[in-house]
Amino acid sequence: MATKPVKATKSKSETKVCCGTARDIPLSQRDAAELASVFAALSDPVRLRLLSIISSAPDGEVCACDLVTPIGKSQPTVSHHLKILFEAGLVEREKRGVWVWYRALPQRLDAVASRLR
Amino acid sequence: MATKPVKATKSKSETKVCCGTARDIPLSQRDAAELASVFAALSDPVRLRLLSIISSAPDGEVCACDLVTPIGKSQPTVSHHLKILFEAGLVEREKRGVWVWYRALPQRLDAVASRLR
DNA sequence: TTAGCATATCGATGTTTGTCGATATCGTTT
DNA sequence: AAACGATATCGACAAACATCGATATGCTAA
Repeated sequence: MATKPVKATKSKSETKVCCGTARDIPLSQRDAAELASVFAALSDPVRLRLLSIISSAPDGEVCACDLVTPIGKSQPTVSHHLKILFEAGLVEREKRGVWVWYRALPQRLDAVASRLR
Repeated sequence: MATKPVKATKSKSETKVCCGTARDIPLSQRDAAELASVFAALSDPVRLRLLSIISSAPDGEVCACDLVTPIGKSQPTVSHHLKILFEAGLVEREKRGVWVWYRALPQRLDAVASRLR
């Protein structure tokens, strides 16, 4: 254990503190686990590309059938990654006929981003 | 392949577009891989708690020796996670004597958060 | 009802990752 | 110099994960 030398330091109370965030107070184990699971969903290049393709779609939605080719992985693999994005609350899906349409849920990204502040 | 039915939709051009982000244009494979590696560093509960402890330290820095007990993992494990945070650019470290002091690099988190917009 | 296609699930496989004990490295202190 | 303490690295192991072929499910069209 280190005995920290006393040091002239700007008090944190000079800064306006509004709400508790990960930068002000340590995360509980529960919160950390929850946040980590969202980051895990974002920690794969294939999923990030899927998410960005869906997010940037002119109509706000993309058919799963149009995702396999640009991603360049097998259909089961793409399906697997879409499921992970879905379960992380990052996209929603709607089945219409044989096709499944995916839409991004930007609020979820906003919520995650705000937890980093 | 789905033939998308024509649909009345708000044109994206109505919305003010400033800079390219993951929500406007699909990520390149390179960008996706780079982003994913940062999220991978954030995708573990132990690392999130380490980062939040360091970020919320009153003096802005924490001795590695004071991280092992609150995390509740072995010293090699904590050291391993700190290394990953360091290599992801999320913390910096300074050796002073026998001790190593860690500081958070919030700009990095800001940069990551902005890529999600 | 049968054929065909889109999607999801299953099972297998190779790779990555978290964890820890043992040990090496490097300051400090006596 | 020798002993001690803080930290990093190593080696091993189990669990989690990405990937794909095969297959199941479910809708549509002929």
